[in-house]
Amino acid sequence: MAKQYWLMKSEPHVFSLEDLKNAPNSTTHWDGVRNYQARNFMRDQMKIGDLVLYYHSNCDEIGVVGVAEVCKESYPDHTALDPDSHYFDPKSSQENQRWFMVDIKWEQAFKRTVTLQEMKATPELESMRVIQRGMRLSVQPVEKVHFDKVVEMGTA
DNA sequence: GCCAACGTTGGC
DNA sequence: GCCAACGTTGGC
Repeated sequence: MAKQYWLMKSEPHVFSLEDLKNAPNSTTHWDGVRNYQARNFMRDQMKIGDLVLYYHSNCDEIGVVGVAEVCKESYPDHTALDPDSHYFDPKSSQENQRWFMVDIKWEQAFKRTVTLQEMKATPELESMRVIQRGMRLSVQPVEKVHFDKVVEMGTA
């Protein structure tokens, strides 16, 4: 299958791109997703080698800050089974796993943040999901042309 | 901190 | 299966 492109949101005060870079092997498991659409993308479609726009939300400088790569395909999100976890879901169980995650690896940090504002103002990105009003999905597919454009803006 | 938009839950 | 109530997301 051809390489696919994604956008994943993270609150930088929880886990920033910098945190990803500094993690062991610059890799982390993307736990805590509790939305079915986002889960389905991770569980059913994400493949090793797919590239991810890393997006910072809920912060001073909102936007895409760099790129990560999918390095492990989906497997159960263990935090759903941990009663002490913020992400615990009593309806998930060992036998009937409800939530899944992938691993991603740091790939590059942009020279500068490609802000949401800027993306909204870029005609080529007009149909990008992330800039649509009320778009809350934290894992979403991105078209290659949009991916390339955002990378170009961030690295120019 | 506010609040609009959205997703989920649960009573009926 | 509808829909009101509630909780969450996330830009501002």
